[in-house]
Amino acid sequence: MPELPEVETVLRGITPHVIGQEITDIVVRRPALRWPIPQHLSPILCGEKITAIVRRGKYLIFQFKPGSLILHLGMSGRLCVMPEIIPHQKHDHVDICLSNNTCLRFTDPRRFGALLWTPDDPNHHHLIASIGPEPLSTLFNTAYFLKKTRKRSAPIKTFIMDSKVVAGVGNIYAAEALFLAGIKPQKAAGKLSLTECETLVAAIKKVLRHAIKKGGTTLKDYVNANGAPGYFRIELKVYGRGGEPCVQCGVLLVESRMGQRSTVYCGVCQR
DNA sequence: AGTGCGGCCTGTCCGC
DNA sequence: TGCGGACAGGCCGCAC
Repeated sequence: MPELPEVETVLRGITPHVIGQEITDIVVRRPALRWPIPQHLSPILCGEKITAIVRRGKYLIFQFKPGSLILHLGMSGRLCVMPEIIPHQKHDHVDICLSNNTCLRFTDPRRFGALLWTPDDPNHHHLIASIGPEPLSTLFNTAYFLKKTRKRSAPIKTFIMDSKVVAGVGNIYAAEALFLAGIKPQKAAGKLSLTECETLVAAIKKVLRHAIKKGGTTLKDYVNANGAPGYFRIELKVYGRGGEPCVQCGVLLVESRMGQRSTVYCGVCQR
């Protein structure tokens, strides 16, 4: 599933191919995603150029003079630049057609994704406005995190997956960051010491940076004929490894559920 | 206000 | 082989 590093990789992959391109058509074949895709996009955007693409958390924001498209890949979404003559397949819901006869094709089998339009500053859109700081920005730091966690009883794993606290930390990287920081996922956020806050903030940044670096080296081809590239997988130390030995101490990793999410951790290395 | 859960989806895997 | 059911999960929006 696309996590923040994958979304960042998509952004970097497609940007050089679509910036400055003029929209020639927007084909919406299946509007029923998480929210209905607006049907009137083509008349608004035809002839307009994509001026910039930015990422906020796991949202990609395509900016035009009249407004912005806000895109979320959800669980199974993919975005790829390809020649528009390539026949579309079952889950290819949207084509954003460009003047060089390529298109940005949005594919999403599970349809948890979203494509929305706003004529206003996208940062004021309700989905974007409430998002916390970018994890890789200096706004996300020990002082901020310490303050945010105080008096909070929610488990730290749930807490760091809250997009209001920090943008775009999903289940996989939450588990990996907590392992790296040596903190048990169930620990109440408010019980973290200053040092633990510092360690966890650093760990979140580290796992995300590492994954983005991996994505940059493993996925270069965002322009191809057969559709989207597969999502990359960094070597995960805990996620998906329940019952297997801890890479640090050899004790079998514990798999439990927090909310509806599978949670894997080491009962020895994480306290 | 903070917390936790329901619901949206479909491909994949498992057991019968 | 075919089928049903469990599972995967981001994240909004609601209920307590």
